[in-house]
Formats: sequence, structure tokens, C-alpha cells
Amino acid sequence: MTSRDSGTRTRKAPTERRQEIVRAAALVGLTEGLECITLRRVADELGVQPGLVSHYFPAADTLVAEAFTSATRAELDGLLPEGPAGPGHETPLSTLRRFFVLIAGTEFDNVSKLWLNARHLSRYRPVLRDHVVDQELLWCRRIEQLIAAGTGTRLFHCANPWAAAVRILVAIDGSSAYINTSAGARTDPISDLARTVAERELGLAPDTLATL
Amino acid sequence: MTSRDSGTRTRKAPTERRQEIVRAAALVGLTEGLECITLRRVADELGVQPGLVSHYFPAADTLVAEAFTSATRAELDGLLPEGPAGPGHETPLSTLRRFFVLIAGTEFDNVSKLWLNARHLSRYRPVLRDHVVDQELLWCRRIEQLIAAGTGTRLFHCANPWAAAVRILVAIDGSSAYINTSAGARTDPISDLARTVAERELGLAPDTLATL
DNA sequence: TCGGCAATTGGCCAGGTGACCAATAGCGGT
DNA sequence: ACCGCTATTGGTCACCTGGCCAATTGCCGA
Repeated sequence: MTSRDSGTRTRKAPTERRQEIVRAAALVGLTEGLECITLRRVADELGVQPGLVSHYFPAADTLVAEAFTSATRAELDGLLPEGPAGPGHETPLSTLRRFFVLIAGTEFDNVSKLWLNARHLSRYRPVLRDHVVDQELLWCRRIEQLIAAGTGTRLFHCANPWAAAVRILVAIDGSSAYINTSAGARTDPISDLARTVAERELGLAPDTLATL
Repeated sequence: MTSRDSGTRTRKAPTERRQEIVRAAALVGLTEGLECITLRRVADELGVQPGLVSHYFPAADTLVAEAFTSATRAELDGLLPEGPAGPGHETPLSTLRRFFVLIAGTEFDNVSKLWLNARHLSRYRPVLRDHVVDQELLWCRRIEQLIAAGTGTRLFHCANPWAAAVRILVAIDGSSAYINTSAGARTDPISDLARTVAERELGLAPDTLATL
């Protein structure tokens, strides 16, 4: 009576339905928070009964974890396209510039919130924790590859690309830690830090990464 | 029947009882997480009925917020004693050294978890959010004072103590972001970053802050 | 000493959660 | 064309939460 699609029951291929559920859960997690990923919430996002979600994910933890992975993997692909070379004629420097411009934008706010959310929730949910660790490593490796590409062409000067990538990510995560609290205040020194650390780690002149 | 103190009802002064409740809640929040601060959990921590906690804190949000403030304020006083000069014959440099040694220790882990916890929970709880913002400013100001004291005696060289304090805190918060996930891996580049940033911001030679 | 105020009790409620299950109905294979 | 597998339904269950309230009882002041 309350559902708009009352009566119409559409049956989909298991893999397709499963993917659909994960995507819906990822959207909920990204916009409202991972703790809002409940069987019922995801269910009426899809116009479906809670039991169906429960059928594909007998344990809700698994859905939360997969939703997180789905969201962050997609985001990373948007920030730093895979592969040693970018799609067009891009240098590691221009890719890195674009990366810093993107993460400074307000569209990245939800992603910052998601990471914060996931890192805290990992305290209680081992399954999620494993996925978060995997994604942390993935993001770090992606940056490391970019740095390695840049040092190869003498654009960057960096003895240890892995350590540099770790430190850049620490600075980024530190900056986005305040997304739910002091986001409005003290923005200048905060948002600058990640870029500054990157420039220092890669032997770039100050403000090299500031603009496109 | 289930409570060990069944029958014995001790009546305390309102302010004392209230403080007792906040302290118990702070302990629960610090060790188990802020979402574990429930009326019942705090109540049987004190061997008391849930309704009593509910009486002093009609809204649970307020208790959570006050518990967070209580815990972090106590921790800050342990890390950086108030006042321009330390208790003994301490220089700003030795105080800062002790600070970095303390936050690198495992005793600080629960505090890192608490900050992460609070920053995420602030997304949903405005009351907590206000308290977190206050504490962020307090911690920042405390560090700023220390830096200012150091620049006064030419120990530190720093044009903008406030911006330096902000950046040092960003680095610290970035380092502690992984406390629930990759705490074990990649520790070296991570834990180094905060100290390195501080040394650079204050014009200190590398590794100056590494040991006592 | 004793009365009354308020701290404290102990129980209630509605709402939300994950997990579970029998019954139904859509769809692919024969 | 139809039959069987299974995706999907729709409901139930126990559990835990915060908020609420009348009754009780400890303690302070008169």
C-alpha cells in the first residue's frame, strides 16, 4: 500500500542485483554515512523488500564493507586514473596538480567524510577494517606509481617514492580530519599543508602544485 | 536482584553525582567508544539505575559531549601543562620533546581513537560537534602558546605561531587517523611526519625533537 | 526530632535494528 | 508450453536504544 511499485516484482540476474545493491549502499554510505546502510534503508532505496538485501548479504557487515570499497575505488579512479600514463598527453606533474585541485574542492567533502567514517567504524567491524586497509594501500600505491613516473622523467626528485606517498597521504588525511567540525575555520593553513608536504617531498618549488 | 548493591541507596550532592557520571562516561568513551556511552552502560558502571543518569542528562547527547570534553581536557593537561612556564625548570624545547614522546607512545592510542570517534560522530550530533570544535581550538592554542614562548627566547624560529600550531596538529591528526586500521604497518613514515613538520615549522635541526 | 523536598528507583513505552523463514511468483531450461 | 529452480516477498522475532514517569526513600533544614 505504501510502496509505489506494489505488486510489480521484477526478477534480475543475481550478479546484477547484487551489484545494484552494493551501488545503492555505496551511495547511502557516501551521502549519509556508513551506519545508515541498513537492510531497510538500502531496500527502499531500490524499492525492494528488506529481506531481499538480507538474502544477498546475510551479514550486514559485509554489505557495509563492500559498499565502502565500491565508493572509494570509484573515487580513486576519478582522482588518479590507473596506469602509468594518463589518458591524454599528461605529465605526472599535471596529473598531480589536478589531483590536488580535486581534493581541495567541495565535491571531495563527502569522500573525506566517508574515510573518516570508515576509519572510525573499523574499530568495531573487522570486515570493514580489512577493506579499509586494502583501500589505504591501494590509494598509497597509486600515488607511489605517479611519483615513480615523475622521478623517472626527472620531474620529481625523491629518493623513496613509497615513503613520500605515505607522508603525502598522512597530510591529506590530517587535513580532511576536520571535515565535520572545523571545516570552516583555519582553512588556509590546513589545506595548504598537504600540498606543501608534497612539494617538499618531491623537490618541487613552492606553489608548483597550487594551480592548474 | 541482579545488582550487587540491591537495596543500598546512597544519595550524593547533585554536583558531585553529576561529575561522577561525566567521569564514568568519559572512561567508557575513552576505552570503548563514544557510542558505548548509553544510559544503561554508564548506569551500571556506577552501580546505579539508568533513570538516574537520565535524570541528570535528559538528553544523552549532552552526556556524550561533556564526557568527550572531560576526557580530552584531562589528556591535554597531561601532555602540555597549562601556563607559560612548565612546573619544573623546563624549556619550551624540552616540553615539546616530551609532548612528541608521549603522543608516540601506546598510551596515546586511546586518545587518538577518541578524537577519530568524536570527529566522525560530530557529523550527526551538533552538541558534540560544538565541544569538539572547542577542544580543537584549545589544543591548538596550547601549542601556539608553547611555540610563542619558544620564539620569545630564540629557541624556535617561526613567523606565525598560530599557523605553525595548526599545521603541526594537522600532521598529528593525520598520523593518528590510521589507529584503527593500518596502525601496525607503515609506522615509520607516518609517525615521523608530525615531528618532521614541527621541526621544519620551528626552524629546528632534523631529529631535534626525536628523543628526550 | 521530624516533615518535606529531591535524589533515586524500577518499570514502562515506542522505535529501530539484524536475522530469520515460509510462501509466492518470475524466469530460464527442457 | 510448461515445469522447476530460485529470486523475492512480507511478515515475525528478540534485542537494544532513549525518553518518560510514578513511587520510594535518603537526607537536609526547621
